[in-house]
Amino acid sequence: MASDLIRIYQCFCDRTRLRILHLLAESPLCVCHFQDILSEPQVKISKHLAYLRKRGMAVASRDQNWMIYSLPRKRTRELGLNLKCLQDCVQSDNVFARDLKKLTQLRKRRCEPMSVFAKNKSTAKL
Amino acid sequence: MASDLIRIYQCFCDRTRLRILHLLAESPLCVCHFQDILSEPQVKISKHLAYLRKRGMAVASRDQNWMIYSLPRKRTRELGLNLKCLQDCVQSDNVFARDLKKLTQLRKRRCEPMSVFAKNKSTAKL
DNA sequence: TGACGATATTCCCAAACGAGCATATAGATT
DNA sequence: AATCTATATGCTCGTTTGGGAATATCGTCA
Repeated sequence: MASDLIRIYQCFCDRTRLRILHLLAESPLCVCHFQDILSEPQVKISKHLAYLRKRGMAVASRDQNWMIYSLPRKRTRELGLNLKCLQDCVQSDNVFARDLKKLTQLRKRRCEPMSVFAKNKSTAKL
Repeated sequence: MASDLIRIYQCFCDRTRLRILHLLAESPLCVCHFQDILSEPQVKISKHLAYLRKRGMAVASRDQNWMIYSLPRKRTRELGLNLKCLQDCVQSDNVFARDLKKLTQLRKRRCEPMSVFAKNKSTAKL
């Protein structure tokens, strides 16, 4: 349906959310990871995550004190296509490249919560 | 740049604009064509076209009393990819399919201004 | 020049958005 | 129970958005 598509683009049309989604396409992450990688205040991250959750673009689960966010397991065709397109578009962009690099560093530093990085947890294929 | 991408998604995130862009990917069109196909009031169409123009997602040229809108000749990589993605996403959707059908009918009826439909004018390949 | 047709713009309104501050919640730890 | 840590929510503010009514613009044609 058209409204699904609109909802996708609404989620995509803010810089912070786009960075969040780009990272989620790589791995589930918790709020503190986003704060760290994006260098944005907790409220901002948390609100945008709520926005995404509300529109079915992200799901949350708790691990002790942490909230782990990931992309929904089942994705509509449109969402899949657009996430793929986002990956393509983003290839040449500094901001997104830096985010990814930071994510890798987080992984290496084995920063808590590590559970998030457990092998192929959910976001394997796009 | 990231902001280009954001701008694209901002243009994509409204139903009316999405329908307009979808049609523009098929052919340059004038305001009255959009009014006819989308069955939306002139102000609404005109405003959304202004929105798109302002953000470089559409260009306008005059043909007598008519304003002909088309996608920009030179498109960034991101815009190209996203327009392509839109085409893919839209395949199964009734609204967009109906719009296309209406466009075809307009062409057949040779409704004015026909200049718009002159062979391969600008939007040949996506 | 004056009327007309196609489109754009101005003004107005209600709703949504994005941001930040302060505060609330909820699980973990002592 | 008190505290700590991670996250969410309410409130407020300025801005943007989407829509409609009325009016302005601009090229055409009589």
